[in-house]
Amino acid sequence: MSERSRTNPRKSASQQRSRLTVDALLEATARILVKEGYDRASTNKVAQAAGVSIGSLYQYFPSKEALVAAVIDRHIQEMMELARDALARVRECAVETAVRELVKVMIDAHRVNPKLHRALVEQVPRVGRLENIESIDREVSELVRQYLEARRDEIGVADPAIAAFVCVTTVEALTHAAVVHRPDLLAEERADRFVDDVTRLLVQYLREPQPQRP
Amino acid sequence: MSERSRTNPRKSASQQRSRLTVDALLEATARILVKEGYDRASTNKVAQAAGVSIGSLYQYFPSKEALVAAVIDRHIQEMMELARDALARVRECAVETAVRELVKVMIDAHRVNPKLHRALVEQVPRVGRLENIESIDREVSELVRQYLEARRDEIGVADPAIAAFVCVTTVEALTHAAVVHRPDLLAEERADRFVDDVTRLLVQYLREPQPQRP
DNA sequence: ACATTATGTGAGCGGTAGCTCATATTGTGT
DNA sequence: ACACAATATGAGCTACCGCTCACATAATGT
Repeated sequence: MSERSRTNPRKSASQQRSRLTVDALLEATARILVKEGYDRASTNKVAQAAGVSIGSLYQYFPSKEALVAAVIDRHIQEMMELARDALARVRECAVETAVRELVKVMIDAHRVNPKLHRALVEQVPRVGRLENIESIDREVSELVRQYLEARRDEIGVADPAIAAFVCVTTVEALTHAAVVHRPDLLAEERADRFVDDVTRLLVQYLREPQPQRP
Repeated sequence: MSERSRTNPRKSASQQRSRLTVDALLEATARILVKEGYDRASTNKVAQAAGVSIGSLYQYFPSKEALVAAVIDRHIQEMMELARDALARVRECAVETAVRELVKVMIDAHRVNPKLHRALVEQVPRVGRLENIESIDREVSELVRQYLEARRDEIGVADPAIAAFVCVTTVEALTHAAVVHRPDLLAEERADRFVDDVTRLLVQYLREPQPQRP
């Protein structure tokens, strides 16, 4: 076993209990960010809330920033998974179907952990390693651009890059604002209308540009 | 003069030099927020940069939060002035003219002090008195809703409140993102196309809903 | 069973943050 | 000229922050 163990990476970089420690720390960080905000989320408090010593915290995270960055990464992963899946699913669909599906998915993505999402967006300063919250947009923009380019005949916008930017920024802003600030718009009965509106907004934009009237 | 001075508010709540002190503090705070971020903007540093003693700072602002809130208020006032003026100006205009004008104005508003705007949005935690950055949207939404309601015959959306929310959120997000993250889209020659795109996006949305094709 | 490594502990260090207060300086009305 | 209010000063207090380190305990390989 000696030779194989040297060539192969170790089965797990850590024993099980260390994974538990890390998990507890991430959960506690998220909880405290939501409940108390970034400023008041001291490392000592996080460690205590996680039921872990402050020393252990610094064994896995070299700084407070790294700790919060890990929480952000994890949260982004969860949201991106939904988005990536959806984008793959609609690659062959017509524009309207695709847009509607993506709008729905983005709403769901913002509902994965809306309180944490809000805390991350509103509390955590976008500096250094912490500016990744916006990296979603960049990756999604690229995927959407590819989709639009493949369907160039079906859409009427001159520059797919601008169109992708417009679509992604708009959907992100509307779904975020709706989930965070206007949950009433997403209540059972009204939700469909909201999705319809956003879908129409984008589909009409993507179709032929309406000729200027004299 | 004794009687009049008791009934009327004092001509100025402060002597001139105190106004200068307050101004210096606000300017310094803005400068440091931009250059160093919220975390590193300590009250001592702000006072020093303003050329004012720390004691004076606390004579006018009871806390760091209040100081930053004052900077936010002042910045919002500057942006809102543009927006309010524009809304008043286009109240009687047709939808397309109005939307185009408002898009332009929102770009200008974000250009009033883009670095400060970015710092306020990205660095300052939205807690307590500090959550006012978003109050712009609320006031503007209401004004837009009124406009849309007055032109109900010209537009095809069922719920003016939803439409106002969609329009305001979209314009704010697109202009903000463009100014802050994609200044290339606003370069001399391309800017018009961007304005056209955003205008078209909204105007088509506001017009008659396109009947579903079978 | 034992040596070795992985993991966990928490008292406490250096530093800085926000903020106070006793005192000094400047402006104002008479 | 003088009294009194308005304004300005900055040394220094408390509190907590992020973080380290010398040591203890648990798991692993042989």
